[in-house]
Amino acid sequence: MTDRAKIKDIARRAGVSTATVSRALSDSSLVAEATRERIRDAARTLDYRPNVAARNLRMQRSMSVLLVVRDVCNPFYLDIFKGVEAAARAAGYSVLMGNTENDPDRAREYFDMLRDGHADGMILMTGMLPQDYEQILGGSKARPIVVALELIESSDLPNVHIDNRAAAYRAVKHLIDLGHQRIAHISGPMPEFMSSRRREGYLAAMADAGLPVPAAYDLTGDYSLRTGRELCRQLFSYRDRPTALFLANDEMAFGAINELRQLGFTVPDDVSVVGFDDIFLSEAFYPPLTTVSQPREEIGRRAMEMLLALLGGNDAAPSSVELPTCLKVRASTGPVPGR
Amino acid sequence: MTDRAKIKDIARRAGVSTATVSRALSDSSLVAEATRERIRDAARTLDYRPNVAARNLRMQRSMSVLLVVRDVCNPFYLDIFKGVEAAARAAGYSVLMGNTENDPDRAREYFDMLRDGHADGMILMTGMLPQDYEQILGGSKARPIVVALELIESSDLPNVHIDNRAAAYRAVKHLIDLGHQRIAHISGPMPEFMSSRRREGYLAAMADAGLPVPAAYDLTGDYSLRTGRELCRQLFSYRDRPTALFLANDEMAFGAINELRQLGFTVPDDVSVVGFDDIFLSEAFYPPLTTVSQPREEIGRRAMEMLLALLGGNDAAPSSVELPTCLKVRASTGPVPGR
DNA sequence: ATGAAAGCGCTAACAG
DNA sequence: CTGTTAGCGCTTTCAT
Repeated sequence: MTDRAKIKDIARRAGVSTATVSRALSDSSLVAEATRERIRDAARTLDYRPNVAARNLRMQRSMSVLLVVRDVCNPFYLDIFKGVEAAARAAGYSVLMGNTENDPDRAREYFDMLRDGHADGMILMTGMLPQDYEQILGGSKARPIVVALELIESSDLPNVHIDNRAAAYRAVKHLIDLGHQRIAHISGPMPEFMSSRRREGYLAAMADAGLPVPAAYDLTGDYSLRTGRELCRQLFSYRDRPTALFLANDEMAFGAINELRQLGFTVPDDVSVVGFDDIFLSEAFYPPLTTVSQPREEIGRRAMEMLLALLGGNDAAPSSVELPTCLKVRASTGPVPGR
Repeated sequence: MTDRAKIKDIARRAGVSTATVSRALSDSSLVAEATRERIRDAARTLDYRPNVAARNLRMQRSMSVLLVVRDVCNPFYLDIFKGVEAAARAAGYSVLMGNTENDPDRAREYFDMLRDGHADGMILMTGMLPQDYEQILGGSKARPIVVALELIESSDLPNVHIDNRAAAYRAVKHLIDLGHQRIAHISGPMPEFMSSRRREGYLAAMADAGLPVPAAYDLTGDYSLRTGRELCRQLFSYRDRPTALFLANDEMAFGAINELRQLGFTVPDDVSVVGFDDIFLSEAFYPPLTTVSQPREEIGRRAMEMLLALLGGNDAAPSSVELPTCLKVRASTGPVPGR
């Protein structure tokens, strides 16, 4: 860790030039088998490890990628981390964590890191481009950037995502099929892509079933436990209470269920609740949450694989991947009361 | 992102040498104000960003640190990530994610990355040293490594942790104070530091209260929901059922509560349950879980700060920090039934 | 199949 | 205050 043997040392020890060492160590075919063995031995006994800074400078690449999320504390990302990390590792890349906390300035820092050569590519899960990058990235292909989970409307960056609208539709349809007619929705933060799509799915399902959506049933939250609770309380202070709730994520669903319990309602006997994401503990929760499950680890893996393809100059790589979701029907939904 | 202005370009444009540019850009005091301005302008108009690979090579440091955990998918780490990331960012460092999946070989890879110069330091939350590093790191101070959460017995590496034993003692004491006498424990994987300490706390509290711990009450799990469920089921198949459970982490506690519900027991009326960690959702769970809360974000922050001190050659830095925990008494614990 | 030499882009003596 | 110069450790022409 301190004295680091360098390529020169090996060269001397093996009685060859540094060039040959470099070639031998990278399995170049133009090194005699005998020499190669000698060099390997020398490297082993000197416990040689190539200096990555030097290699990076010379090769003009860093072998790291940036994984940028809105909020590292969101448990939703865990499996995605895993998928990304696994795919990256398999290809010899390291993963740098980026956390924007929804701050565009912080997002810009990560784009700058890309320019600095700090990372070779980036997986973006923030749904936004910093102002000054919008034009730069807007129309161009082959930027080493993959967007995951979200979609950035102003760009045609390669992306991997799910059909939020269809999945939400399906979730609401499930409630409708159970006989529910008064179904309320609490969405994510509102001018955002993911929240909008999920809400669209809700509205479409309601419309297709000929069910009304009073303004009071169409609420805007922010994916937090807190708004799940508060908006649920608000919802149940009206005369025309809903019999079912569709929340744009599980965390809000947990908040809502908590609040309902506090208000004296039973889930699902009095009120059915559907979430979205199927995060850790959604199944262990009481009652086990009916929710939309998405292949998070695969989203991570695919995103990283697309990025690797981009970095490898593979143009044949698909520029947009849509992964399937699955409605997990569990115990938080049931038939409409009084039927 | 493609054409990258270099220091030479600025030098030419500002009519100075590259050395002066370098100095000006790093706010060296020995540059005339006028020159500095000229250089700054040039850098701005050329949209210059220093190449980190070159800088790293020259400076022999990478400005990144490695954060190595047992399992990225564990929600427990989330706030720690945040603390580490924030402290690192504040100091201009990036954080590389390392995931060992409890595999010593993978752990070794990360140690190698340190030698490679891939990272300048490392925060280790795996509780183990790869075989071949044990001697190397064993006795030495001032290695750029900080151990968090765990303690590595064979070394005196700087560390930040909590008093697992005392916290567990306190949790079990809480149950005893409620009148419970038949208290069982499900520990984490067993020859491990953290699990052992928590179990010791349990055993000590029981011993101090003169309560017996039949072998059947002293179970070994693995921190997973699944073992929480299974061992709980096993526990309640005995004649002498416990009236309270102390689980070594929240996840197992959730599993146990689930199982109890399935077996027809009510928490806390029939059985009280205490967890450990106070992870995301422990409060939103039903019933809200009584558990030991540890300052996770601070653990991350402190660990990073210690690492920065080490990297800065600050010998005055404390080599061991113990952070306080807090027993959160919530609704999963209550008086012993029939009292 | 191997070696000599150039150079990736930057910083830091050293010399003025 | 500023310029010249010498590398950091590696890979890769270009010769041989």
